[in-house]
Amino acid sequence: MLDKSHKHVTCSTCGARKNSLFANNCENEISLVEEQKTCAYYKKNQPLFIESSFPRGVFCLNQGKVKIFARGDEGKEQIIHIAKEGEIIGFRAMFSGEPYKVSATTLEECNICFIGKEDFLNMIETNATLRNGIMKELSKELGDRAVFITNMAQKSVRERLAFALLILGDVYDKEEINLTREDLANFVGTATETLIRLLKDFKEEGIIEIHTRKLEIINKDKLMHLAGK
Amino acid sequence: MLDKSHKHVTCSTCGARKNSLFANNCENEISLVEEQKTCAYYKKNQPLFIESSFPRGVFCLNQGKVKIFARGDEGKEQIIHIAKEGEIIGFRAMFSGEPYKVSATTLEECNICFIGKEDFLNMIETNATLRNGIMKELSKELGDRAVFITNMAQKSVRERLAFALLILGDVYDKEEINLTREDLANFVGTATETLIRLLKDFKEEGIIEIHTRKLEIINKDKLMHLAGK
DNA sequence: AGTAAAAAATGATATTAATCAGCTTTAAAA
DNA sequence: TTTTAAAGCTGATTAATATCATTTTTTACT
Repeated sequence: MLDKSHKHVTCSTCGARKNSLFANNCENEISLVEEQKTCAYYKKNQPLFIESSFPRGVFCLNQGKVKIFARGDEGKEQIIHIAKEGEIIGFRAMFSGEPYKVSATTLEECNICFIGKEDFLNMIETNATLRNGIMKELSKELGDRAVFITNMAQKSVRERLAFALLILGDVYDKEEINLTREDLANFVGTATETLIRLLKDFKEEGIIEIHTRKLEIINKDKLMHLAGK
Repeated sequence: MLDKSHKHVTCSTCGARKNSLFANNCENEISLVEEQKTCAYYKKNQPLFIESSFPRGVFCLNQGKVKIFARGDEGKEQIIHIAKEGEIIGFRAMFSGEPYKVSATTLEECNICFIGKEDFLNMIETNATLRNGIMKELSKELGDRAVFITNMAQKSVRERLAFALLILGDVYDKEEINLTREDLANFVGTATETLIRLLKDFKEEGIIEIHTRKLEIINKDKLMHLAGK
């Protein structure tokens, strides 16, 4: 269990920073962030921000996983992305001038730092390395989403599940994939019942192992083949 | 019919510029663009760039429409966006360091200017207004795509068609929507036959009029209601 | 204008995946 | 540790949409 004392996470020793957009910033930039940010412990299922509200800053995920999702007209969640340690969350709406188009909620206990809008935008304006990193990230995500849309439009649920499991395999890295069936269905874009049936198929085909709610990928090659890559 | 003489389009008098990211640039910036760009006439169905190749610069659409699309595993197109006069095309891959994830092809005769990578990146580096415009645009599109994904995952084909027609209504503005049934199907993410049947339904319900291949929106309110907004 | 090719349209059928209802297991709380 | 709620699972049925085969219409070309 994580430390719940809201204690300050130190950027200069932050393990998550190596995967972060802040990775290549020089020491005096980091000490600036250090001064400006606040840190907080989040419980499981706690929102960072919700769709259609206006952003007040960005979140830097030090520990844990966060789901980024939009809601359809009937309120059903569509998970767009699952963020892991080191990721900066919510910077899109910082530039667009629009309210959030997605919501962010913790999937487990998290330690998350917060940098106010003003401070963040100043950093972007003055630090070209950070800015280029952000622009690169925006661009990469935009490309990923073109692929996501195409998958949604053209692949079967079975293929999309394979694709989703590959992505989640990376996100959860050495850990087992740990999502509710509903969240997984909302990532794949299908009904929970359909998802459950397909997981069973994958298990019988020796592709995954199911440890109650946690999933382990056994045969990645077969998944890649199924996903069509 | 457009002028096919490849003649230079003058930025300072370019009508498309008012909708453009270059709209708010001061005159000496514009004269810089003027020097650095080249202009060309494109026939219908001519590619600007294709998926998985590396970008050499950005395209500025002076006249005409261009479809931006990805290909699924079986080669089927998924149209992500339809660009109109004034839009800058292909700047995403300029920052991501990746090859194009989408292709761009003219839908009709076009006049298109081209700015080399080097020149464009220099402008971004030195001109904060332009840069902020680009960042805003990247961010907006990223938000739009979250909605697109959610629509794909949760809406019926009928609802998605309504949504698509609303978007196309804006793109084609006062003109009638002018796409092949196949392109429209590839935008909505459905089979061509299904699309044709739905268009017929919409026509019978008095929502659109069909003038052979061109479509006219008669009842926008009904479309908005159908699209669920 | 006449012909060929491409696009649009229609009908029949097959398939996928959603929905609905009920049941079981797991996790959380009293 | 018992109870309750949430999550996971199963089966039956329905609905939506894709696919396939064919015909008609439109467009482009000689």
